[in-house]
Amino acid sequence: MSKQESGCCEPLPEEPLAAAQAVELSAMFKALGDPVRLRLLSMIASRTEGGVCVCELTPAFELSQPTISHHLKLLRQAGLVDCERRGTWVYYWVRPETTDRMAAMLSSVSDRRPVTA
Amino acid sequence: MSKQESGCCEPLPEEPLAAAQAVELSAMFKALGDPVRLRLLSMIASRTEGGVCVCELTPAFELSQPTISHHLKLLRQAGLVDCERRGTWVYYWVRPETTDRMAAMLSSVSDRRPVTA
DNA sequence: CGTCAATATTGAAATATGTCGAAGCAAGAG
DNA sequence: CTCTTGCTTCGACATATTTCAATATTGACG
Repeated sequence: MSKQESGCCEPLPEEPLAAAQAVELSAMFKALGDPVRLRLLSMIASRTEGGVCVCELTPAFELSQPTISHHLKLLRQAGLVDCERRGTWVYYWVRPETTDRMAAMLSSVSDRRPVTA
Repeated sequence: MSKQESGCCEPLPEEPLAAAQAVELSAMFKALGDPVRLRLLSMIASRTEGGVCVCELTPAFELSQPTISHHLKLLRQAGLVDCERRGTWVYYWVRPETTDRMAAMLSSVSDRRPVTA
């Protein structure tokens, strides 16, 4: 009958994630919340130099080309990729700062395992 | 003018992420694609033992109780948390297997290495 | 049993998302 | 300048998501 038996509603040990930060971070997670975009990111990440051309990405899906373009735009708006035009083609590459930030958030959740502190 | 200058549409170095895996993983990312759910996960993760009571989570938001309950259900369906009833209250805790898997996927993108998740 | 307190589920409304076809734009070739 | 090619933007539509009020469920306590 020490501290915890009185019931619930004790204060949480630390302030976890500010609302403003949650909005920012959740936008990144939302961008990967679609199988097409997750595969696009993976494909873009698989080339280490020079970026990946849109014309390599589109035929991997049974979707119209405007749809792929739309998904690429969402990935770009979320800060996950960037792109550049080279002649006729447009090349995309990953921005690791963003994926790193997401991974850091997930690690901070995973690290608090039971009976570890 | 060596190998890469000929244009685009060369095959990607390796098959990055299978479509079926992308569906599975993207469901987890989608679950965190909402600021309320991201904060819920963070709050649940902040207690290392015994889980966090719903009655501690609900008043942190300016949302109705059914809405919080709905978000918790989505987190559970995505495999990110699990819960248990203890008397009148329901306690939630994080399932690190899931967050670990998401972090692994992100690391493979940051590192620009093949995906093994 | 009946009542109360804590969560969950249901049903409905407003809004957001995924998708396509059509049209627009930029750059290279004729 | 005109035509073609690669990609993006626009407009529209079907579906999914977020949210709440109302209702149901579960367990504790007389």
